[in-house]
Amino acid sequence: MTDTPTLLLDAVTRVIAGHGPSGVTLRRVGAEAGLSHTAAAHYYRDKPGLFTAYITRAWSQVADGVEAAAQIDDPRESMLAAAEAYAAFALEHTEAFTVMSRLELANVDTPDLWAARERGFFGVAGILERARADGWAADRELLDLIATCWGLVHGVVDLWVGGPLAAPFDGQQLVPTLRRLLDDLLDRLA
Amino acid sequence: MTDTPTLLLDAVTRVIAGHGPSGVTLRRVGAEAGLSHTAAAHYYRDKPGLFTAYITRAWSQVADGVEAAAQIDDPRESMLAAAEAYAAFALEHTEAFTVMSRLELANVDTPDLWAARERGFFGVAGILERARADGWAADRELLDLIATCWGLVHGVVDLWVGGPLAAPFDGQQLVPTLRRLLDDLLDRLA
DNA sequence: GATTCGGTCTTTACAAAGTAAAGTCCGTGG
DNA sequence: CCACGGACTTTACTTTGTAAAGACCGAATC
Repeated sequence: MTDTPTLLLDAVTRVIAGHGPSGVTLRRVGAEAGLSHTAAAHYYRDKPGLFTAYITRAWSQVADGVEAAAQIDDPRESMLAAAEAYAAFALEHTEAFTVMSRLELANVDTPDLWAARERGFFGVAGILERARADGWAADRELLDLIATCWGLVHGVVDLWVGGPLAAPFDGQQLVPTLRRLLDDLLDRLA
Repeated sequence: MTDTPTLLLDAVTRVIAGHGPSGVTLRRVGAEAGLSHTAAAHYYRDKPGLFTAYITRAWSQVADGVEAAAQIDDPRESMLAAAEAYAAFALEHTEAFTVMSRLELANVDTPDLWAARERGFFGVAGILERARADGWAADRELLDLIATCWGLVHGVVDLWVGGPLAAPFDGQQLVPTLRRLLDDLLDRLA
């Protein structure tokens, strides 16, 4: 038996899937969870508070994936695994992915949200820093490296999920394609 | 003297700047334009209709920039110019940039919106296709090339404007940095 | 065992906002 | 002079977010 707050966040997922992000209503979320329309407000204060919690959970899941990837010894495989985790999350939790970067829906000054986002970011930064320490692309600025690698990953995934790249490819191909592109990029950056 | 529909779209820009995208209200937009709260509905049917027009105009401006860049003969400079136009738009019209990818705010099935987005996309695709025809990176799949180049550009800009990269750099450095990164990428793709 | 207390969730109430419908004003063509 | 149509407003209704108070219930306390 899951607790009510989690139940409400899951209800948000289903509402987004059914009615889109702008179709999220405290009343709908309450009904979807089998509760009253003020239940979500009780736990999360208000609608932005609900979104904040939802987005924080999403980032947290992404950060978990990235940090797991950061455990891999070989920096190159580590980076590829992080990218794969990012893409997999976007495909598996499309509703969450389309909302988690929309910070205007949330209370930006929430420490938990910041922490979750930074955990994801520093995970990637750490992988690349370690790679540089290993001598790979050592002549490059760390921030340039981050921007190039993570920019490519985020950009491709974002264009794929709801962007103009959604048409030419289908979902199943995102992960292998991204791996191929990033692999190639890393080859050339070394 | 600009016409009323344009006046209303400009009002949207100011409202977003002042109250964020979720602060956009037909009533506020009307007041901002010195009109009643139903004026926007009169021209654009409803709120999604208003957003559709706003987002379409934004894409249209981006597409103009990309198509202008596509005029440049040298494919490499052409691509760099397109990226620069994209980044410049994001910096100059941040309100628009933060909203134009949020298609859930709009009526997705509007032909004008599709056309504007495709114009931007095909602009980039055309540049890279021409580059390949010139023998540059000719052994590569066109879609891979698009995904890599445009993924990098979109990813870096998106992470910069409101993303985790906003902190380490400031706005003024986005265009030169992006140019440097893309320039380097193009070097290595050739 | 009765009582208080804190937490969970609902009921009620109200203001803000989206939208439909009808109405007003006004320039243009016949 | 008058019908017509477009531009915009007024009015009215519904949905939604949010505040406030209350009902229910299990655990701690006397």
